[in-house]
Amino acid sequence: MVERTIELNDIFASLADPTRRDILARVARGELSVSDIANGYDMSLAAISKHVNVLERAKLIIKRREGKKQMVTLAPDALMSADEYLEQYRQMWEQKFNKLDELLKEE
Amino acid sequence: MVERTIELNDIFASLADPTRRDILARVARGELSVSDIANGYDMSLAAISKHVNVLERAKLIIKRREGKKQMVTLAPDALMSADEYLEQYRQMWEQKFNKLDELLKEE
DNA sequence: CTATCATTTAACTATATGGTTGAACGAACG
DNA sequence: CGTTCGTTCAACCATATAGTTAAATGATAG
Repeated sequence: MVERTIELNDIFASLADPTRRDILARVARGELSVSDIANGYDMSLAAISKHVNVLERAKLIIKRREGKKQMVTLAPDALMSADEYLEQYRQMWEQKFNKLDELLKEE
Repeated sequence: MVERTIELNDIFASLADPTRRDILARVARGELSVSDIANGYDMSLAAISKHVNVLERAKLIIKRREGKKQMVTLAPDALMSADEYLEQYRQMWEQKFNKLDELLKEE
């Protein structure tokens, strides 16, 4: 399994911030402009613009210009990379659950 | 779906560092002491100790004392939280794959 | 009870992050 | 072409992070 270090660094660093996770969740429901996103946070537009840039650098979103607006779309591939990273550990917690199951059956 | 903000912050922030991801991978193969871990990094023991503390705060590992040594074990539950977070997006990239599949079939 | 091994803490440095405000830029409208 | 709308950039501030070295602490072995 090849670890794509830089990508994972940026992806996980992006996800470590609750504002960015929230932006991601909102964008997942449908394309939004940067100011659409900024509505609903008690934070300057510039701050939101920065967050969006962080998400873009991590390739978690894509921006495209539509007239004056910058439209932001979810780009799920990067999340898939994060998921692939976790994949290698998945069996470990599943194993733990199986042990728990067996204990419960024994009662 | 309830987002456990603080936990995810700590978990993802932990995973954003390649040294910590590596420590996690090594610990996953079996319990190691802090100095066992430190062997193999060109970094002071104190630095490794800090990384281990970050992982501990995120509940990604558990430390227990065994004599002089602090033994470090993987605690998969926190990784499971990260996985649950990604769960909500999983269908999005699966959808994307399905579309790709259909395109390939058409040829 | 002191020497030694394993680890942590303290103090410090450098850089990164997350926020602010104000100015600048790019695109469209009249 | 000047104004306005949407966004970014620049400069700045406060705090956090990742590392260092040196000193302190914990736990065992003699």
